[in-house]
Amino acid sequence: MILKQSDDQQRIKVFNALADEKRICMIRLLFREKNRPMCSDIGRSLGISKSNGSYHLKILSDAQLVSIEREGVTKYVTLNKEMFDRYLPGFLTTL
Amino acid sequence: MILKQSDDQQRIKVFNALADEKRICMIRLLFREKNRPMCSDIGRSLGISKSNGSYHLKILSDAQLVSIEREGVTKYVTLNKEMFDRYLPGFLTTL
DNA sequence: TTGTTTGTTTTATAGTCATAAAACATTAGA
DNA sequence: TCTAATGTTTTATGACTATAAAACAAACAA
Repeated sequence: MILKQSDDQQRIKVFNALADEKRICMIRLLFREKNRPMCSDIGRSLGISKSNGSYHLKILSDAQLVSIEREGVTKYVTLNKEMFDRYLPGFLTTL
Repeated sequence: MILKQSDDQQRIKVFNALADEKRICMIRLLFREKNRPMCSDIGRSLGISKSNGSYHLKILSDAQLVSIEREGVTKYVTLNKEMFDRYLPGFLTTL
């Protein structure tokens, strides 16, 4: 699908979201994981604080690169592959 | 070609370079231009100052997204398509 | 009701980013 | 030598980013 300049704002959000080592690691982890991890799992895997993990996941969520499902107090995270296919085709396989 | 975590620093440079409206416009202009423009042409097309144009082109150059050839006092800019193919396959066609 | 787990928000801090304005530097023509 | 064109660097400024630490909040088990 061809994007236009009207998508530039979303495109910038996507690039901003991925212009950080921690968030790239989060995406890589989500890509390699078979089952969907919890928010705390992701932060723990990266060795960062809960509040820091929450901060970075919020940025990825705002950029629509991940989807989050809540079950009680727990939130499960999955990659939003359609967004990657649309804005960064082929990118995930380079991780 | 599959990239590894060792390429993460370069990957972050690439994403940082593209996480800005002005630099995305520069890349779009370079992609659509048949002949290679001068530094000043690019800045003028975007309506930004010479020093600002120099600043943004430096970031794109540092990220190896553009190649710059100097002829006397004039510098000509071209896209480094190999870098786009490696780090952002398919991205240029979405512009 | 209390305690635990999961997750978010707030505040403070240090560092980075994008721009303007001014100055600097190279090249080349007159 | 002087002027003009092209491009870079420096300084200052306001806005933004990433983190730590502390506090807050919802859900749920005991």
